[in-house]
Amino acid sequence: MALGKHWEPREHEKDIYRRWEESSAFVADRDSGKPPFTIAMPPPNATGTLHVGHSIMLAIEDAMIRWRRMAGDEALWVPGTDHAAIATESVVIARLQKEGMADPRGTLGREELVSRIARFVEESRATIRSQIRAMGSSCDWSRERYTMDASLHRCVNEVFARMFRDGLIYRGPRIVNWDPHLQTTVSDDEIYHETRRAKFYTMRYGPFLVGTSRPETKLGDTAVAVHPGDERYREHVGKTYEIAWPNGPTIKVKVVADESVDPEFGTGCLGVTPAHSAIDFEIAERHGLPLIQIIGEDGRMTAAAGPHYAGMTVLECRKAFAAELEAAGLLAEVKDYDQQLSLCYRSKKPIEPLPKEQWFVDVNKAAVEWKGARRSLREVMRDAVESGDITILPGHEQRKYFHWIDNLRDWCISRQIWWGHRIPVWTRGEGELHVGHVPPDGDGWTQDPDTLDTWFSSALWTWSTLIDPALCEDTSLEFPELLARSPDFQRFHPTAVMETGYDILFFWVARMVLATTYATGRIPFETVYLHGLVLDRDGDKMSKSKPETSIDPLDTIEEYGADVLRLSLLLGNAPGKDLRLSDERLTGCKRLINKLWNATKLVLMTLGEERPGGVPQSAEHPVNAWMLTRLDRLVEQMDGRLAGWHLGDAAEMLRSAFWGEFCDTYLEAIKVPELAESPETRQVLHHALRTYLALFHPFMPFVTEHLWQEIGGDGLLVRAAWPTSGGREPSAVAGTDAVVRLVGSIRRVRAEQGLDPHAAVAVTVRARAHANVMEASRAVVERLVKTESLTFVGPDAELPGDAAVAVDGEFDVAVQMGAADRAAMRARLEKQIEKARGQLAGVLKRLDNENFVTRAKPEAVQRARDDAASMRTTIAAIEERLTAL
RNA sequence: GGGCGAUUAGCUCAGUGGGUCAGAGCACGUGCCUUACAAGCACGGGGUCGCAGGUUCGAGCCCUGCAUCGCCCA
Repeated sequence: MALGKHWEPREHEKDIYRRWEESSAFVADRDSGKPPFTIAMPPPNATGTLHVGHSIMLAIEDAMIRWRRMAGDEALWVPGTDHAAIATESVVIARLQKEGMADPRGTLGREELVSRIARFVEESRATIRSQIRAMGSSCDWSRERYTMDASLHRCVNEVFARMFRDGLIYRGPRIVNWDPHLQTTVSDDEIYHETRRAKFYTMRYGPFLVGTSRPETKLGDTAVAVHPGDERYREHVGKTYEIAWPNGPTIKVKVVADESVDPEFGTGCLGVTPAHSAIDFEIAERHGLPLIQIIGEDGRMTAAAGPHYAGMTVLECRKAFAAELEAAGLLAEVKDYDQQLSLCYRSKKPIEPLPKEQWFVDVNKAAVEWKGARRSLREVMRDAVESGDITILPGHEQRKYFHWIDNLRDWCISRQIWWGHRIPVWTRGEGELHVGHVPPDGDGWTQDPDTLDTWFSSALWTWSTLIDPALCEDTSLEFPELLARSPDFQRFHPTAVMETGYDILFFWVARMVLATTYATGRIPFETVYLHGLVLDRDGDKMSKSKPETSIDPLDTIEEYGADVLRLSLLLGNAPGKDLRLSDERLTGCKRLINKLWNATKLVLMTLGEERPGGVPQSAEHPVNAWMLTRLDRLVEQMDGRLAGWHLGDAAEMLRSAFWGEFCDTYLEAIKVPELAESPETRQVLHHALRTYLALFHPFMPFVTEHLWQEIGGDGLLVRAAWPTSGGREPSAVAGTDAVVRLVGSIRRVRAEQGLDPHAAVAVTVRARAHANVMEASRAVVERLVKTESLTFVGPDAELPGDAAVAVDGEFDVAVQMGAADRAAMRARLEKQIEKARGQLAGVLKRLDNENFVTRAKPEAVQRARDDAASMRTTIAAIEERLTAL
């Protein structure tokens, strides 16, 4: 079957993927003796479709998995999807509202809404599956999981119950980030800040002047705080004042001294509103102050704000109250300032801090057995990385991780939404409480209405996916037995690499460390590989508001094929590096695939029907020996780069070697008929191409698999063995390196002399080394450079007089022509000698330095001496030429 | 305010343990439709490595300060 003009991804990708799946190429064998290599795929949110951020994740992980699979590991890549509680629920609610249902929660009720969301999720999951396939991802579909699967639900409940038993989960009032719009709490990580122009009010407040941007909250103040060292207010500390707000309640405020107050800010006194500010809540806790809730969950003022204000929205109340203050002469000053407003990530609406009963994970209680001691979750999280059990790439993310841990607070895990794992706590009457993975026996129990933070279930992902679902159905089994008796968990956990974006290091990666060390006593993964953001060509985040620079992976696959998309995300990329993706970049990758395609075409034309196969152990012809040696070196270098997860470097190295060494040099050289026809060449050629296809496979699986079939590879490339180096010494082919340089020298002279490109020239080579190899490669040189004659002369021979000459450390070459352009030649030689002299001077300066010779490493000194010697040779040769001119 | 980065060719970026480290791709210039590929080939121009000090025999590389830009957290 002849290859067409171009690679047509659309015609082949789906078929190839089907063949892989049908051959079970991605299914990990639990019973093989191979070392395990596991990646838990970060589960995409079941909210719709994949974006380019998922593509980079899939491209990197698939490259890792394919490499390790070929290299002989039992590679397991577990795919799945996340129920993404808040994200999914808000998407579905927004859809329903768009269809005209004003209040979906109220209209449908919990059960119906949840079932509608579940249906939506099923559709999303189907879409996502097909998109993951379209990327060529070699994940094990037989082990696909979903964060709401029964077995994963069991794990969630087990971990909750065990943490509760260990006193690591508690319930308590806290100021939570309440989103009145979504009617739920959101975590600290799910809010962002925006600077907005707002008013800053300074009001008369008993004997004080107090500044605030939210005067309405002063209706619920219970204290005034000042800095302990602030002389101005010393006499007031400890006293209690009654303040009657115009048209509002009379509040009692105690004056407290607290270190957290900045005496320089405003008037130095802070009105403390414990119910509506996290900072004030902490002050109140320290001083035992009461708490008055004046803002409700609906974002309106409560009865506690007094009948005049009750029912107003916060903003209405602010306006009304400010007006009352002004009228009463209590408003001292109003000025503009930049307010830091907290907004919800999802709804983009302002957050209202409110006090609520919430479930928390205590990160400071020493209740975890870890390395023979009782530690807190925080300490274990720190140790897992500090001890080197887990490595985070890039390294600087590790420092961010420690900093985050140092500032870690208890983790609020309850959410007031319906979609998600419901909190496994049941109550009955007064004081009866049941916490467990199954509901309690008997009637009259009520389950906690809240659901768990999505990250709580995601935190278990590396192992909850490996727990045997059948075992989980047996509710009598204890949790440790589930772990001990789940074969996949025993075989494939801890996972090798957690590959995800650096933007979720804290949200997710850190919480996996927390939950997994607690639940299994083991780390979840050995290496964390954090990729960067995919940006548009201008270096901005891709967004729907900039469609002209945004890249949709599905469109890209349609237009260029999955291999091009993958390459563009991998080539030259490194952990933590943001990557600019553009059409230019995609085009560059397309060219590489085209090059591979055409090189294969040429190999097939050369081989005809023949498929020599086998791995050549040695080669007689210098060019073939050179090719084999270059392949060895490439494989060694790539293995080194891949071992450190420098995928981008490895791909770059491969591209450069394939294009430069194989295509531009070897394939051109063996166009010499006697070489092309030799059995040795044909075997080396076939072997080399198969090696490149195998090396390229993890980065561009589709086209390589297709070509592998065309050139008679054994079986499917996806399951082929990773190439190994024959360990040939580079020095053995130094002669061929000189031949390659000889070709370059002649070409440079031709270009510089402005010779007719079609003219054949007479070339004389005076070799100082490798004369035999050069002569043996005569036909190759003649093929690569149009020559009329090619003459080799001894090292002491004279070069023809009227010729343009180029000088190399190991040879001189004279290109004869009618009338040489001596000026051009002199210019080139002078430039060359100037550079060589400069370098020699540098080396000599070092060698003349007593300190260098005595203190530097002996290898460095020896290398400098060798360099000096070879530079001298070159310089002498150039000088000779310049004199002859 | 705290933390983490970045600054190398016109652009996007590599530069591993200080000693041929000043590189690649794209772009640019010149010349080639050489029977795999013009989505190509050959050759070439181009950088005081942000600034200032310091350590060292020797510094894009290590240290300090400064400048500019970015991200995260409060």
